[in-house]
Amino acid sequence: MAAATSDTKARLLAIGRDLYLDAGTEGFSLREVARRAKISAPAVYRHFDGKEALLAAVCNDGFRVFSSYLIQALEAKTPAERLRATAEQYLRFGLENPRDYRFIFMTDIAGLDDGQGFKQAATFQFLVDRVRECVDAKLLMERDPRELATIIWANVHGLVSLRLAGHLGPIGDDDAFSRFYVAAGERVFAGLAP
Amino acid sequence: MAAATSDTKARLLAIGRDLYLDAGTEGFSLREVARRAKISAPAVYRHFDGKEALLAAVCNDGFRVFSSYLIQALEAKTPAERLRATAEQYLRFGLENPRDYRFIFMTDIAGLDDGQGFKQAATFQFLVDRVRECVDAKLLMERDPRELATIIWANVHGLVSLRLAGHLGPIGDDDAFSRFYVAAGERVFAGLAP
DNA sequence: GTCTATAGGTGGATAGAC
DNA sequence: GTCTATCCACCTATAGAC
Repeated sequence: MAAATSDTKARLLAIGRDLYLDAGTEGFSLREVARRAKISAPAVYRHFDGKEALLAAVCNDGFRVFSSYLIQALEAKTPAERLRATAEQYLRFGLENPRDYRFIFMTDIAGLDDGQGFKQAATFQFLVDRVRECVDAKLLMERDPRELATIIWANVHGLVSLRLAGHLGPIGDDDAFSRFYVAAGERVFAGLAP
Repeated sequence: MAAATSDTKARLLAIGRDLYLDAGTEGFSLREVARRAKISAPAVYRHFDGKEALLAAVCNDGFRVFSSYLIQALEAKTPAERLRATAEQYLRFGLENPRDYRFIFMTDIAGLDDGQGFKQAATFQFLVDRVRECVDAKLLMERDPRELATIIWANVHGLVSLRLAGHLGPIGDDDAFSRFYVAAGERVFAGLAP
């Protein structure tokens, strides 16, 4: 009972997350979080050191969710399928969590002192590992897997971020976009074949 | 003499642009523009309807500058060279005007009522035209030039935006990045060959 | 066209009572 | 842990004098 009674901290985190998803970095305010949580603004300071700390904590959630998408790609059976699944999970995350995506990949990471850099590196490493598997299986050209991974990442991120920024309007709905995304991935893959 | 005397409007625009480049959308304030211009805040209202109008005017400049980069790609002599030059100019613009780039391509366009959509479409059309030339010259596969252009755009935008967001740290300085950018472009081009 | 004065709003953060 | 009261900073925008 002791734990469940006063987990205001977790509640604030969830509410902060919603607010961040609603209003973005700009509209995020400690006072509004307090308002939605129906506590006073100063009370928040009992749980977080201030606005910055609260926002940083909220952002960690975004990375956690992203990782949960990626990790599912490991269920595929072959290197090629795992790479393909990774790309698909990346797309799914972007379409289903556009605001999180924006924050993680379309915001200048330098501003935050948090361990974001480390986490970003970890997710990139995941892609590098999938690429390396394919190189070892002679499915991709012999080249530094980090370079190949960067090219693939640029392609998938380019498509997703242009889509989210509204620059790919003519392509239509999410389904049409997904099909195009897969086709584009195959073209890039072809350009990187041995 | 009449025109040069009181072109405070143009001055405000230039100062607003600097502030926007310094502080981004978030830190942009009408008062700060007035302060830098050494006039009072209300005086700004003589020249612009308010903060929104001033910001919108400032943003138009970004598009104008971007166009001035692209247009230089037309000086190349062959379709292949023009396409390559377009990609290079795109990179140059991104590296030399990172904040403008962020605003134009990494911000959700839907928020602004301005004619941004039209201008964005025009710049995309420029790339489509360069791609079409290459398709006609049998340098790229027979396919809707808009689709090919989207894949190319995703690649160049993906690389530039990841770079600007600080996600490509290990690649090093601008020169190393530029070389990688060119190499990646060649790989994608290869994947789209006839 | 520019000013001062002012109204009315947002926000972050602290002090001290309970 | 939470509250109220408070301070201070910043902002947009308007009114009216010069």
